Amino acid sequence: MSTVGVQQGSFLAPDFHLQITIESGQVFGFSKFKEGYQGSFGGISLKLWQKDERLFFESDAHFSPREIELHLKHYFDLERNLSPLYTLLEQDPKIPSVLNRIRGLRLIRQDIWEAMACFILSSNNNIKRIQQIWHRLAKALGRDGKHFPNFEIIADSNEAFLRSLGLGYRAPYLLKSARLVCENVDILKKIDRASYSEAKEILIKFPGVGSKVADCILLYGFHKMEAFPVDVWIERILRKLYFRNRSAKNLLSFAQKKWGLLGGYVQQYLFHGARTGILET
DNA sequence: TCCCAGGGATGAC
DNA sequence: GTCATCCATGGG
Repeated sequence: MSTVGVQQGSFLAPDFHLQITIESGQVFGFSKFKEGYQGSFGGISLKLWQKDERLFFESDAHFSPREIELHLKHYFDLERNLSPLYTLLEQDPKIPSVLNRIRGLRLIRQDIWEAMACFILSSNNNIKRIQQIWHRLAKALGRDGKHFPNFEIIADSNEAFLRSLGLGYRAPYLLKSARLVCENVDILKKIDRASYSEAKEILIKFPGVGSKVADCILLYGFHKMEAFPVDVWIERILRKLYFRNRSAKNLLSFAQKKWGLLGGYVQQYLFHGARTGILET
């Protein structure tokens, strides 16, 4: 069904916190709009806001409200029952109970290339600057100036131009990775089908993608739930909670053995808790 | 001014 | 295999 004009709608989204989910450092293209957010994914541009357990949307996309609702439920992983995660967090004596303040945080199924590009840009960078670069890239190269540019567009760009947008030393990494994807457009589907370990092996070969960035791409783009990105915040909070602040090697392996397929979610809760000060580090 | 940020590439050893 | 150093940029 194809419909034209502004589409509006709403639906119940229990155990979902829009603000925390968008501001938890996993996605960089949303901007605040009145009491909600403006963003884009899957080629759709839309506005989102939330009142109690109801999520509202407005979009000019050529989709019906029902289709947009299904897109949103998939994007925000709303079909998942979070009870096993909450039980796990509550029953771990090392995890402070204040972490239950961030109930409703969910992992997003981002556009895959966008996640890959953004986390190449994230290395030794901070979230506010990644957001600024996201919007500069969208304005300069993206469709309508408000969507993240696809890999073909970036591959046709050049290093000097990307540096002029503030990418710094990451400019050649993004450019080369975009060109590699262009030369092998099936590679992203291949990674999607592969196991976590096989997928990570492939991703690490891209310039600017190491172990941590690969885990971010696998978690936020490919939704592989055993991925566990270990950045400076996660290292600090894990060392404090489980290693008496002593140095600890191979925290990735530690986390994967401890939490398995819930690791991705545990990581997101610990990251947000640590970065916002809810968990003391 | 200095320090830090969702690290990776490189070279020394 | 591990480890130190360098890399651009802007906010605090």
